[in-house]
Amino acid sequence: MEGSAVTTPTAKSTQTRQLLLDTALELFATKGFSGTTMRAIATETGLSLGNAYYYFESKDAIVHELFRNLLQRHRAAAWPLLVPGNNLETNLRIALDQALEIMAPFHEFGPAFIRTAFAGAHTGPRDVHRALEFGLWRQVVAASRPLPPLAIRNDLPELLWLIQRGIFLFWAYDSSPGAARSRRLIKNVAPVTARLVVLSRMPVVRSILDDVLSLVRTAS
Amino acid sequence: MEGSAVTTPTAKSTQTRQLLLDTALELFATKGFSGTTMRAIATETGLSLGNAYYYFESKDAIVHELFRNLLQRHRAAAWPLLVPGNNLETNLRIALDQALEIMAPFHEFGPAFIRTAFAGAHTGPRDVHRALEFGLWRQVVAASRPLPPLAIRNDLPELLWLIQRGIFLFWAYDSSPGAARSRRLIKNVAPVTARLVVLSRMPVVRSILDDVLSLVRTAS
DNA sequence: AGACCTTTTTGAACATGTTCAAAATTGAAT
DNA sequence: ATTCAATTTTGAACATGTTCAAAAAGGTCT
Repeated sequence: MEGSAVTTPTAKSTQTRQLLLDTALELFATKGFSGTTMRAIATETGLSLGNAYYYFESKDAIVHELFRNLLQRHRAAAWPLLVPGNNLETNLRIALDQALEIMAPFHEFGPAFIRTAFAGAHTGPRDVHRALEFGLWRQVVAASRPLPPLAIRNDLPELLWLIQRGIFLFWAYDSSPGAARSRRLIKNVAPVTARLVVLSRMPVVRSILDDVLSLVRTAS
Repeated sequence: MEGSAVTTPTAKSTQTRQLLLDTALELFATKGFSGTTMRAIATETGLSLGNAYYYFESKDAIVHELFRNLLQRHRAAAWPLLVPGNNLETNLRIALDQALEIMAPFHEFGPAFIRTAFAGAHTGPRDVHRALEFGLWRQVVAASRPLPPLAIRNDLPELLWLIQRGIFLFWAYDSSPGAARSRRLIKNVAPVTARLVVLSRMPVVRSILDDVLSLVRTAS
């Protein structure tokens, strides 16, 4: 078994798995989610249907990989655009817009992504996953001038991550043409967030943010 | 056609539809989501499979009805418990706890509920749907003493509704035994929210809440 | 009653995700 | 080289959501 943790670490079947994955992502990109059948993936790779299931326990599992792939692409696309000197609003806007840009061709996958992103069962070391998701938001903060108030600087990435989750959820079920509503939401979220960050210098606001963050951590 | 708006309003097929729905909900409650097959629903009702599809365009459509049913049950269960004189925290806690109580047997439906609750395509008049979802939260506010600050009294129901959506989403993907994590979250959310409401008297806090609310309305 | 249209019902098919026992292959140990 | 166990691959089946053309039932008008 491939998925089990105790059997074999890996053989040269890693290649087969990768091949399968590549054609799957290719098909997903060209034919969409429902347009891509497990049979098509297997056939296109030159394998039998059952064999595909030897490497991936379900179609959703492949979608999960696509999702992780997109997360990485998002990170790679947004990072270089976060030039230091931008204010937080600008950088936040850039990061969020890039997410939409990367995800756009896969809007049909929205609900499946939600399933895969929200369902527990984190594969692999939790820290790696965390770092992959948080890193970009840390960079958004770090590249912004003026730097956010000390009071919130450390927690801000987590807050931004939370905000982007909300937007992502909204996008996933946004049926407006071209995800126009999601784009509008982002346009409004960025300045509001920036303002909130400024206000975080005030003890009341800071205490509220503390409450919210500890709630989020309850749910981590 | 039944679903189309222009053909016939209704015939005495309403009865068949209701019969179908009743056995469906019954089966859902006893056999769960994946354990209930469209064939079973049809057979149990004494109809053919194809006929079930004459009345419901998909299995999800039936789940949608179950969801609306549960919303009503929640409302009916929570409303009488909201005795005036409770403070907001208590009433909020009651309403949220009841939601979990009602939904608990259908935890397996979580993702399907999300699909149905978040996907657009609101059937029927939008206001009715709105009222059904907002009413309870209006009552939570109205039954609480002291009454929340005027500054927020009108908007609070919408805020509470938003909070419960968040919790609901969390619950839907909460795989902890007995949804313990969701319960803990609720236990913490109630006091935090109450505190936030008190603080809403301060202009800074109020302005932040305004921002958040207008964001939500962007996304309505 | 007969003709005609609409609504309802059926039965059979289809598509696709998923499972599984058995065959083929591989790789090491003797 | 032979044997043996683990890994990989196959092919065929299954389950279930969904579709659809055609039959049956109802209702209305003449």
